[in-house]
Amino acid sequence: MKGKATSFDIAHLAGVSQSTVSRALRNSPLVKAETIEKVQRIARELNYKVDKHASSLRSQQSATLALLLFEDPTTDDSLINPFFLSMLGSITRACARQGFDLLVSFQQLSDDWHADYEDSHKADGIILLGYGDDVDYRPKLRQLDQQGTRYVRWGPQSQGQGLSVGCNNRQGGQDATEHLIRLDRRRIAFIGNASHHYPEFFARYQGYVRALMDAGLSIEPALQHDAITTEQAGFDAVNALLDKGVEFDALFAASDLIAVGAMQAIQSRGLSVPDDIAVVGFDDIPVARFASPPLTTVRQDTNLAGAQLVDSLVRQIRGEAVTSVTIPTLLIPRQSCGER
Amino acid sequence: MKGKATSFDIAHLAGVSQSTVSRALRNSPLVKAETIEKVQRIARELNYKVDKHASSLRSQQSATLALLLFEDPTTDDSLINPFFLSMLGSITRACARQGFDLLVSFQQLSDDWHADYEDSHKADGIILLGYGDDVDYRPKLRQLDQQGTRYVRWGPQSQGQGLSVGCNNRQGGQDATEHLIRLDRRRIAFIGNASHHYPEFFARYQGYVRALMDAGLSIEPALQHDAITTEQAGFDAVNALLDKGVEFDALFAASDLIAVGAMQAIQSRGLSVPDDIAVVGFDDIPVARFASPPLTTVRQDTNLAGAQLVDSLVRQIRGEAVTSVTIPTLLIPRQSCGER
DNA sequence: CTGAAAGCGCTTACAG
DNA sequence: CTGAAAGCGCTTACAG
Repeated sequence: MKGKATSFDIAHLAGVSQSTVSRALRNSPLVKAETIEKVQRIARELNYKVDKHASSLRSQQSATLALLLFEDPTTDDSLINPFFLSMLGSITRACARQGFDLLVSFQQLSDDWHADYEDSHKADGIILLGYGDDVDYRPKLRQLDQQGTRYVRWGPQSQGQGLSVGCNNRQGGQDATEHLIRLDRRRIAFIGNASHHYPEFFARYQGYVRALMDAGLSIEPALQHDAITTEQAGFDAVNALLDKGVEFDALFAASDLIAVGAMQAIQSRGLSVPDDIAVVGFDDIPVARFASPPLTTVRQDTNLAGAQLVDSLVRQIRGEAVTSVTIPTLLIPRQSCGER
Repeated sequence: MKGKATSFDIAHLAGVSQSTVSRALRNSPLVKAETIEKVQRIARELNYKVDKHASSLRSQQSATLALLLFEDPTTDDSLINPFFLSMLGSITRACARQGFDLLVSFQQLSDDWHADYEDSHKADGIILLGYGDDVDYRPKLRQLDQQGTRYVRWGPQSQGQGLSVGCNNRQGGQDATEHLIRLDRRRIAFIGNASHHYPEFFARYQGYVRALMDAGLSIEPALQHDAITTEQAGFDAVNALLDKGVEFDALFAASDLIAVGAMQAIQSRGLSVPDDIAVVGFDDIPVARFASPPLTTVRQDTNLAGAQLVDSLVRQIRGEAVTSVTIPTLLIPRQSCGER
């Protein structure tokens, strides 16, 4: 046998037609059980695999999803947000379970997206996952909508923005803040952008505000400081607050990456976490557990999230009715709040 | 225009044949410049994209690489080694530069690999990246060899094991250990497996031994403790050494993940890094810089590594002669050795 | 339950 | 420089 075997080779060896081979390989109920068995045995012996391009071309579906990971501003190449990478892991597993292959691409939010996966039939749909200014993000989504591209987006639900899967950021923020209040912290800083440019962070901020108000505490604008989701931004934000002489005994960081940088800044000034300043993060990235001290945080269930993203997209591709999904968060207490 | 446009639609609109459209879209020098321009303009207007399956089926190449990430033993889902994830980032970028798509799959080393990317023409070749017992790994490689699959592997060169790209583990281990010796540490532990089951770790261990011998220090078996590449393993290993009463003033961990866990264990016993025990890791994962204290480590250049993996594989696919590559490492001094 | 035939949308000799 | 034609390897009506 020279070159790869084709379904004709199998047909010849099995003494049936090529059509029957094609059916038998996909376990068609139309084919007699023993024929299926014979065909599949021969296919195995020949190490035959259905040609993906031929079958996709004919059936007009690729059984492939594309994952578009983006991040803005450009962080150091190696500093891709670990949260997204956890998601990547769960997404690949979910795809495998559903029999889809996964095409992965990193792009900048600021770039012209090369998202022609569907137009070129490379993928049946796209999963969007990343971090960046929502104002830059929306036009990209609009473009995908216009092209009729099927996609699902990780993020908060919002009207007119297609299908999304996201966690309950507001509730997570509220839980984190209530936890700090319960531990008798009263001057709680929020480190993270809190505007419509970053809807997820903004929702976490709103949860923070809600918790403070419920506890009868005042909202001090001086206690909020912008930060994108990098260690450096957390580090810089805390230093800026301390330099300004802002006093606080706790800090809720909009992401673990920010929290890790924030703890470094606190400790570099000779202050203690949690004695002087208690810290809560958001995400529960792998590092959180091994930070020093281990970081109390709000877990987003990446396994559930990845499975949900894939499931929603696959169902959309199949033409089923799908709606956006919000998944719950879970507070994980560790030592950075002085409790256990 | 209903459905996706085809090259025939463009041909019709441009008043040329479909063959000419096909050539013009790929900037064939056979086609007159103005024809190319006209065809490409119309294609743009129609948002036309070449159908991947049709072109791949016809030309018998998919312009896609597959990345098979594996890890053994199964760690917690979210704890995929950050080093590999950094590599993933650089590999996707390298693929994009070379005009290849990337199919990603996570699998267990212990599983039957579903690595039929090439047989089914999904990919032109495979990049193997992961961590696990080499004794389990080798049969998988042999199988790929038998099938004539084109692949490149991240790891140390070794005869009869196909194409590989890896870093100079031995030199890296030697550099790390010499750094500790230079800082007057004399009782240096090695945390990590040191056998042919883990060739990369073993090479780092050999560098460690070389440095000790060059400095006239003795090699004490009690100072080596096995650990796979997880924080937990590092944590456990250090506790085991301390429990046994082994005395050491420095520690070279075979990976950053091990080092981070080791530092946690040291600190949890009330000891100081670096005052009591200086620590060096290996990899320079993103966390290293934000560990407490920041971790001195041996950097593997993931950008270079990813580019090299892709380049080697693509050249192999093109039928060019390729040989295995070893890339250099770089010692990154931070505070975990008490220097800066 | 099976087979003969059409056709998915390209690329690429071949002929001019 | 361009066009007509074949064919990549499947899936799927259609006919029996």
